[in-house]
Amino acid sequence: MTNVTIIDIAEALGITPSTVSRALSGNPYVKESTREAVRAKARELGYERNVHASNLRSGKTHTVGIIVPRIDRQFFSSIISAAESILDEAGFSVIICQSHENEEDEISALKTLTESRVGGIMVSHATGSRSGSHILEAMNRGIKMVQFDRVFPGFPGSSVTNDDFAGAYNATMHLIGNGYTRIGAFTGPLGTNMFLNRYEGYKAALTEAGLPLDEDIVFENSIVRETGYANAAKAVERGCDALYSSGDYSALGALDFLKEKGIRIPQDFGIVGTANEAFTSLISPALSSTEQNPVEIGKKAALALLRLMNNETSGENLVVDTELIIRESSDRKHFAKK
Amino acid sequence: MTNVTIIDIAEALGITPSTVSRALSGNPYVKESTREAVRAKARELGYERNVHASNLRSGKTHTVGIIVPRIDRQFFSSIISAAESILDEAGFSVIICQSHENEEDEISALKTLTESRVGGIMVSHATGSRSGSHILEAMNRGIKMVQFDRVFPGFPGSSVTNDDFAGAYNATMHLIGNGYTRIGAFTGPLGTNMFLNRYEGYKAALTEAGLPLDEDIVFENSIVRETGYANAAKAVERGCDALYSSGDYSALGALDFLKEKGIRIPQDFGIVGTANEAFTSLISPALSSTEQNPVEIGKKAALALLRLMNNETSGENLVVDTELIIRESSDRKHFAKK
DNA sequence: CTGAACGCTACAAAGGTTTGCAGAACTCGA
DNA sequence: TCGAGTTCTGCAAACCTTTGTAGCGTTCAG
Repeated sequence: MTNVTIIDIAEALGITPSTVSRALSGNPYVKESTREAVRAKARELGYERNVHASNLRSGKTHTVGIIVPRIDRQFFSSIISAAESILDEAGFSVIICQSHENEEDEISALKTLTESRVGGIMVSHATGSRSGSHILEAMNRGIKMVQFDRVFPGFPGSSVTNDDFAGAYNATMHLIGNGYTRIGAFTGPLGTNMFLNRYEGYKAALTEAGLPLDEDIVFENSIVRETGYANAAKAVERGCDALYSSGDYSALGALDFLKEKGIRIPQDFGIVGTANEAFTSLISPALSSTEQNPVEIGKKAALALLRLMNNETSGENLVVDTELIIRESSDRKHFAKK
Repeated sequence: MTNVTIIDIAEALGITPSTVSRALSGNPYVKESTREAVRAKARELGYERNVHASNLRSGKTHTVGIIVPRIDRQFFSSIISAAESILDEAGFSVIICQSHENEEDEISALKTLTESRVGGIMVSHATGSRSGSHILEAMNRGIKMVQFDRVFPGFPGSSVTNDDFAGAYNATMHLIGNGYTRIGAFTGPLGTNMFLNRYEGYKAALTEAGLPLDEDIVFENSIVRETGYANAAKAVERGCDALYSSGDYSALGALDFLKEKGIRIPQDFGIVGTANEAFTSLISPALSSTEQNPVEIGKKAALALLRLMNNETSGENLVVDTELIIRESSDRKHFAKK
């Protein structure tokens, strides 16, 4: 381990540690020749700033934290990757914690980060975290926070979310525009804001197009492949000719069922998923989906956090647009001729 | 911000900070009643240990770093996720850095981490990092390091890798066992150890089965979908009836070509990929592949790092087994009847 | 030539915790 | 009751950097 300190540099140069500190930190009140000498000596001795001493004295830290349910989901890892690049650029290290979708781990992650005296935190809360009181409490203690994707509305600090309503609205409208008339919906738990907003978008599109809303063909908690398969069967039985799905995996399950039954896609049945998972473009028929732009979310959230830490804002609510990616599974106009 | 210190607790209780420190850190030389009183007061006052002061004084840190090329690749994010869980359990926070596959970023990541005085580092080096001299230099300065997946052989410290040779050997043998006789290979750049080992495994299987090695049907740098497509055309032209691919994306490209030409899979042509990407089980025909067990790698690497930091070892080289996942694309025995 | 202004550096304190050492309080056997 | 041994706590230094203040030497206007 290196143990070179600014004191060593100071002694070697016959000056004091304070001058060395100022020289290295870019303080303008230091002669250029001195600064150069200090830099040279620091390099020669292999000096490495002790961030802990620095943080202790200055009370500031060059670290921020990110809390996500799981790192190994493509959506979150893309967000983290984008955010990390920006934060790194701004001189911040990033500590990453997983809540594993449960509140207990989220609370302990929060504790870890506040103990580390991070300058700010980006958080997308666990589904197991119902009230978010621990997050609110941390905010009230003055910790700079940006919520992203999964957000407790009305909290202080900043937030970055998708326009889930518009995403679902556009997807549904796209199905309507392709001539489907009885469009069912797969949703996630409607207690979660995000899923509720998507459901509202779906309803709004139906209403606007003058189509009836039939609760019989709305399937809550259809977010995995298996439930998608099972509910697709019910949807077909109940006369649907299309499905809007709040997730890609349940849409995939629906495709499994439809292909098995020999129902032609998109001629006889249309389907649009949500999230634009990597596999959607690789399967056959390729699945239409709503791109969530995680990279954009990550960037915006990181920049929002930087603004928050610089006191350039006291809180802002940002929205990232979704983008409808039309593929074979719903593009009747193009693929019907096949 | 809370600013409660152990001094505040000490004053409130009429004892000294040293006792408070000992009480909180679990030092056995402190009366149980005192410890309880300290804990209660700490909770009451909302005390939070200042890790920077602690690290500064003790010279130890409860942080480790992980450097990967990119966080947003499923393989790496799975490794990180698994490692993070174990390290968190052991009381370590994890700082994550991306090298973006270039040496410069890797060096600066290394600097960030050593400046933060992390207790140890897990690293999978960038392709742009040819010699790894910066890594070696850090190791020689006494920093505990575990290399994983992409490893510079012969370095001190520990390493965790896949048995790439065996993975490729098994995959090729599986093709041979299914009656394919002219098996081509897609490889990555052979300057990278991992790809070289896979190529060696492929060759060993051919040799053992008494099949000739024909360099005409070995395609280096076939790792993306496009090159897979192009080289599959050449492979077919040169009489191949099967392909072993060092990656799934190039195998996917090959499937694109084969399907387009109406070549039946697996009856007329067999193919096995590598990495077992999520899409492999979702496409049609489902792609056989070699599972790399990233979760296992992450766990092993984390545990190896903990051992290294506890001086329970001075370095060990661990190997994680791969697992051949047989799917439609190569399972002629089962699917030929279709 | 004097005094003010300026550029630069030294001094010293502070930030919160840990830890070796010394010493106080207590226990217990003789 | 005394003394030896234990158990617990206090004292003070140390970890390394940052930063407010003071002071030095120089420059320059008047």
